Parts: sequence; C-alpha cells; structure tokens
Amino acid sequence: MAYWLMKSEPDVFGLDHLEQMPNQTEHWDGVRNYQARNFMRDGMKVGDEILFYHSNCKVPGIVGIAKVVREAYPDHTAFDPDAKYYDPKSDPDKPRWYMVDVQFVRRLKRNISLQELKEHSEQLPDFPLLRKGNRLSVMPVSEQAWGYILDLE
DNA sequence: GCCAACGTTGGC
DNA sequence: GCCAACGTTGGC
Repeated sequence: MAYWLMKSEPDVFGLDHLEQMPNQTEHWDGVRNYQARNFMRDGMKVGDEILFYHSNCKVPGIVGIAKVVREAYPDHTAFDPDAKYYDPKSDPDKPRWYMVDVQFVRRLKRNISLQELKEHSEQLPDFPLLRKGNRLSVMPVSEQAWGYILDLE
C-alpha cells in the first residue's frame, strides 16, 4: 500500500465537503498538472491512504485522512466547455487528464499545520510538501513520513 | 493583496 | 531547442 498527500482549498472543496458527499466519496477532478496526474494515474491503487491537506486558507495544514476507492479514469470535466478546468486539448478518445475517487476516512484529532510540519523538516527529509516552491497538488508520502506525521497527531 | 516560484506557451 | 512572456499556485 502507498501513501499520498492531496491538496484542496477548503473554500472550494474541503474535508467537510468530502464527509458530506454521498458515500462520503467524490471524484478528484481538476488536476491539470502532469506530474500530479502521473501520480494519480500510475501510482494510486485502491486502498492507498491520503493525507488531506487544506491549502490557500488561514491555517494551511493536514486536517484528515481519505483513501482511494477507484483507480484512475478519464477526467470528463476536461471535455466540458462550461467546466472550470475545461481543456480543449483533451478529447475522449485520447484523454489527457485523469481522476480518482477518494473516500473520507477520518478527521485528525487535531490539525497539523504547515508551520508545525516545517518545525519537523529534519525528520521529514523526503516530504515534498516542505520543499521550497513546491506546487504539486498530489504527491507521494513515504511510509516513514506517514508514520512520523501521524505520530504528531 | 503581494509576490516568489514554478509550469506552460509560443515565437524564433 | 531556447527563452521571454505569461498564468497559476499558495504562503504570508
């Protein structure tokens, strides 16, 4: 089993939204970055666990855990001219973008802020979130980092 | 709202 | 293939 981190803006779609979806499940559409797509399409398997990260908000940080319940399939919102992340270069015969389905698992007992994570950067040498200028919205989390972070909880 | 960092685009 | 211009991300 592998571990991941996914970023989301709580004002747009946060952990609360995921928890309130039918089956507490939603498709993770809108990823329009090749590296992030490759992680989703080539890496994510059913059962993989995800750190749910809130970005672009007052206190950015990890707030909960989700899991992969459906492996990558074409992101149909890319075909829809009215969709926010419409991409005319993606066509149904040769989709450029993919999404997975994720399901709410649990909220953390307390949020672990980006600031706090930075204080542990020496113990998280391979954690991409802490790398300068990182903008990936989907990234792998090592088993070591996963364990270390959840021990902070 | 600012701006650094980064990815993408497109002219050449 | 280079690189300047531009758009986006996301912390602050």
